[in-house]
Amino acid sequence: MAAEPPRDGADAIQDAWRRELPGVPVESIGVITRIWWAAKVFGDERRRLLATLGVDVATLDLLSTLRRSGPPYRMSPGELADACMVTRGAITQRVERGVRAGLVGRTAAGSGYHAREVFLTDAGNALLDRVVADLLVAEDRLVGHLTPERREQLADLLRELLAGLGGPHLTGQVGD
Amino acid sequence: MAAEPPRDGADAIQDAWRRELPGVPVESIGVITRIWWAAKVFGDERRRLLATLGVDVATLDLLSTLRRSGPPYRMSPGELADACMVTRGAITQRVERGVRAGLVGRTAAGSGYHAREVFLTDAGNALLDRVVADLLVAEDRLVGHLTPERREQLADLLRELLAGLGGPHLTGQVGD
DNA sequence: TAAGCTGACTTTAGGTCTAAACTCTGAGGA
DNA sequence: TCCTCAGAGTTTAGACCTAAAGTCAGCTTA
Repeated sequence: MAAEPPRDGADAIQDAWRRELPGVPVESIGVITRIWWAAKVFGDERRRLLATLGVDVATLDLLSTLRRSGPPYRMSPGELADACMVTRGAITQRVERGVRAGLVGRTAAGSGYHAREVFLTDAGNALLDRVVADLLVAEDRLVGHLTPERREQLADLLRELLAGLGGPHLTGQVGD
Repeated sequence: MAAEPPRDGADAIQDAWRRELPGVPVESIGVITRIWWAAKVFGDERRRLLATLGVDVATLDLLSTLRRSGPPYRMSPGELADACMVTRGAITQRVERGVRAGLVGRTAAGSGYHAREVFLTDAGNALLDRVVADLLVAEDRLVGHLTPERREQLADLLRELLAGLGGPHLTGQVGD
């Protein structure tokens, strides 16, 4: 048997709740708290990097989703809300900011709220070309300390976890 | 060899970027995007459950951190910021909300900004006793579809990931 | 012993999100 | 034809955060 891995903050939190509230099941902390922390680290890093490149995370998510959707690179607000996993109201606000920044356009087609579509402008596409490669390279470095086997094990376990959690990830069609 | 796991949304995103930006390294998506999504699902669930119990996530994080710290159950704003991994400004606001709700108190000791301490009131402790057990039971169910072995594998890989990312998790002393 | 630095905390401005209320169009029934 | 409703999008109120600027007491140093 290999040596036990060194204890970390999540182990300490488990112990603390065992002490303060004996009898409650604390095992989920080992997974959920660590996922929470990892997401925070990745999110903070991404926010900092993007700030130096002049974009914010929410806007890049919007532009990326449009770009990943492939031709004709147009989506309705509702489709965007599903793909980005935020509320429609959040999409309205993201699009509004994107329009102000000249990164996306909005067809006011159909005299109402129906059949509206959002699309990338040339500036939006240029920003993606400029930023996404840098971002993916930086994030590749962030997980670079894991061996490829470990990374794949982790990815597989996370896929299994998400499959069991339900939600839009199941479709295999997010952003597509 | 076992069959390949069914493809999910993260696989689709990898494919899409391979198509749109050939040559960029997309492997990190398999880990980072899935962690991001899992954190969002856990966070949304927690927010919904806590809303039905009359608390918000940030306030519960504050109270929990104080409770987990053990006797004498008092921490300075700076210690809270480190343990909760948010800025000091955020702690000021959390404590202010907590004081308004009667859940924590603040010693104005030392005529200045120094040597201030935050502590749980009886109402704060009662709220923790009422809420935390329910929350942990619910989150235990959320990850219940993974076998105990899978959960442990996942927890170990996440601990390794976090250890390599650096940050406060390394100390093993978060909230303690 | 008084000026100035330092570290800790608070305040403020701005950005982002959710949930719920609101607006608007088109379709279907009477 | 008119009413009503369902669906899609927008608006608004409120929560929460960060980053940067502001405040304050105690130490340092001459």
